[in-house]
Amino acid sequence: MQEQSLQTVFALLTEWYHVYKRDLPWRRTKDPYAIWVSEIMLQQTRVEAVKPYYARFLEELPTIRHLAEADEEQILKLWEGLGYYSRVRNMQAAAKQVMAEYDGKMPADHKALLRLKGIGPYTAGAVASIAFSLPFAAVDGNVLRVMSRVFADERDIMLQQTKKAWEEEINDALTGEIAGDVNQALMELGATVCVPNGEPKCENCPLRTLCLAYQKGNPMQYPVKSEKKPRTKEYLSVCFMTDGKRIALRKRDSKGLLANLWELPHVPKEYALPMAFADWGIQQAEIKNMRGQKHIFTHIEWHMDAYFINVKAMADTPFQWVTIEEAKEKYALPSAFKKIWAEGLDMLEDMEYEQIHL
DNA sequence: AACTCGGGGGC
DNA sequence: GCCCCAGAGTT
Repeated sequence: MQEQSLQTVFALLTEWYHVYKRDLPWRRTKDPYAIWVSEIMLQQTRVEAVKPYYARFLEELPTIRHLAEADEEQILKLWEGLGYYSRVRNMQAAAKQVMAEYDGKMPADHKALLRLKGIGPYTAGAVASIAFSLPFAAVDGNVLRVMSRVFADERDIMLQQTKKAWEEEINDALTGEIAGDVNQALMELGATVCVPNGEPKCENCPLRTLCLAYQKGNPMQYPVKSEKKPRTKEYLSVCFMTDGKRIALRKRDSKGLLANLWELPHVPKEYALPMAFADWGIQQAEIKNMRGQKHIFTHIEWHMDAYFINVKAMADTPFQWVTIEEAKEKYALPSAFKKIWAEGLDMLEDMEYEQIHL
């Protein structure tokens, strides 16, 4: 791409952006911390999903110091349901870094930002350009899609060399003051006009006249992406286990999927339930069937059988027995278990009702 | 370079 | 179903 045409793209884009940009919460602040929080939340996550989390998070942890000093249980609870939980654990690690190395203030320095946990090329560019008006690219999926279409570029955007090439290209063309708006304009266009699924709205696009994919009449052919591998299936027997008042939760391992979150006890489906009970110290229990559930992760599918377990007698168990109120306040439960959780609460309520009217 | 790591909305 | 989303860390 010639330098010249990229400058033209930026000019058309920022002009359009000033008129059509959405009023988003994180566009109302200049606080680098708030902008940082928004960028972490927005990684691989849609704007509408982020909004309620963003407001609640900043309300409870309004400064970098609050984040650095918070309990991990609290930050995971604030992230509950948003996914990619290592984002918030890395952000807290970075907040501690900022407290120790930068006196609690986000460094206005691209290289320093890149050294913080959880801040990669995209987020470093976004914070540097939006919060500090520094001339750095912020290349995300939107930018890659827009660029691929405008220049009818056939390179596979799944390859990191393609992303890196665009970063360098855009970096070279950016100047200080406008970088934040250019980056946001590229993303805004990608999110609202040059959309990822379905027909792009080329009739509303400020780049229509110079877009090569539009000229060729095949914008949907871009960007070129290599295929991803299929998901593996896992089959589980999940237990909503109660003693009548409290419910058994189990803390997940500190590494891997859903690290450090809480879960309903479960075993692989081929593992017999009485065997699991023996392992767990459950000596006497009443078992009712619940609805099975399926949950899809990026690379795994969980096919879950579910059981309501009314425990009558038990020894020591490896579980945390919590009340419903405690669970709601303090324990981050992944979305994978939410339907079984809700049905379990209903059955628990019915059970209490029957006891009273016996 | 390939894998891992969530969840949900749109079609 | 399948797409992919304001990506980063690990191997």
